[in-house]
Amino acid sequence: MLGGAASPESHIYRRIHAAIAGHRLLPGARLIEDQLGEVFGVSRTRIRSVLHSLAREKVVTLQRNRGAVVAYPTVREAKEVFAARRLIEVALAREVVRAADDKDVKRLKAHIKKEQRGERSHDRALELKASHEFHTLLAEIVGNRVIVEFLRELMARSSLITAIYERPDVSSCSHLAHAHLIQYIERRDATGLAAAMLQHLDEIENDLVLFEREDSVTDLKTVFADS
Amino acid sequence: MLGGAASPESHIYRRIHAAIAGHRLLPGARLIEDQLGEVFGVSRTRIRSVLHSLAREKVVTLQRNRGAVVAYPTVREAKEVFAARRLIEVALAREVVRAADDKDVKRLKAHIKKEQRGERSHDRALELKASHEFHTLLAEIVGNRVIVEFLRELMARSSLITAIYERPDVSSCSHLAHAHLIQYIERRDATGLAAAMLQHLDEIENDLVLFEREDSVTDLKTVFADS
DNA sequence: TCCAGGCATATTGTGAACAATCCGCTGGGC
DNA sequence: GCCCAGCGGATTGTTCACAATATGCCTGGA
Repeated sequence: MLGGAASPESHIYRRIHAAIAGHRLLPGARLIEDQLGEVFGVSRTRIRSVLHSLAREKVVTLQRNRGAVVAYPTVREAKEVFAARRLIEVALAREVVRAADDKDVKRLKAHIKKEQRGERSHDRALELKASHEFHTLLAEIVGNRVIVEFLRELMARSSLITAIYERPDVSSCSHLAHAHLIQYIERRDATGLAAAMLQHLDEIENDLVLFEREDSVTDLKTVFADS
Repeated sequence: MLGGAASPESHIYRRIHAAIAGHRLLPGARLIEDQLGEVFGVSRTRIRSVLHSLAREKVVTLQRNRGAVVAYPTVREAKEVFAARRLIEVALAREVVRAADDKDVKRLKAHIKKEQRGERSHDRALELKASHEFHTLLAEIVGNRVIVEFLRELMARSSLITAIYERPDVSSCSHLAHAHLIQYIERRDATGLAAAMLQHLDEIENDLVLFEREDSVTDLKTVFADS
């Protein structure tokens, strides 16, 4: 986000962002300025600024005169986010193979260990965080900060999506899939990694229940557009 | 961006964004809250909000207690933006061929005409706008709003980059390149379009002078990091 | 003439007060 | 018993005043 790490704004931003990404604040949860201001010991002005930042990343939704809520992505939006991830991450995969050196592979393997610890501890928030970090880590290996930012945003939105649409029974151990991906990097098999990444993303999406239920208030307009 | 089209914020946002994208406000130009507030007849609060939005998209830069300036992308950032464009737009090209119907092709051809008019009128701002719109139009054909947003952001940043680094002598007629791209869509040649898109983006980048000059204030820290 | 230090001005940062708005609730009418 | 209008609390929207900060100017001394 903006500014230096020292500003209180970015601290509050990170706290709220982490709470949402870690499913401690679920989609639809109201974010009341006064309450948050009290929690962080600042006035509403700061909180407003943070909420606007989060809104620009589609992590929260602002409704005029109705305040902020944790964003509740629609089914369509969820599909678009995953389509975007496929587009970007599959293309990125080829560049990862080109860019990764031994040190990067080591770092990725260390990260897998972190994911395993997260899973063993049954701390869902930690598990999610580690799993998502793996994907942004790949972007960081390529060294393109623009892509890193895009992916960070996509992962946050993915977190909201899984919070809503995750099938209750499945619990895919992402670290296994991730370990599998690393093998392609070690073998310098760009095409293989791209294919494996595509499959990995498809599996994640298939573990969701993306049926067209209702889609919040916005759709009222389109529903009654003809009448 | 956020909110409905009716809010005065989004109107101001669009005006400032257009001024920057159209090179009427050049990189480095100061954006003083009071002055903008007077121009648009609103108080500083609204302007602040808009400037923060623009900052998040890296179109303006906020410096603490120093205000906002139109962003001045570094050479490195410029290269990263173009690398991101290559990654996304080349991958997008394949999907465009899948998604485009006759109506889309017609719309693209109509747009080319608009680009030609822009060029003939020697209105640089209009020319730029039309040229950039072509690229976002491709994203719109695929129908993924996430990608459309990413591309819109990348095009705005590209506009800043050309404002700074454009080679003075060249004036590549982008509508010719764009007309060339359309042919691949008509032939349903996804691989051909992807290759042509890659070449097109390389040409654009090659018309820039991306040498490592100085890189603004931020680098002072790294420059004197050893002393 | 040159430089350091302090002062003035311009601009942003912050908070608090007031206005506008929304939503649930209540009470009267039927 | 049901429904609707209108009231009241809660929350956000907006403005304004003041504090904090940065920069350029200006003065005084060597």
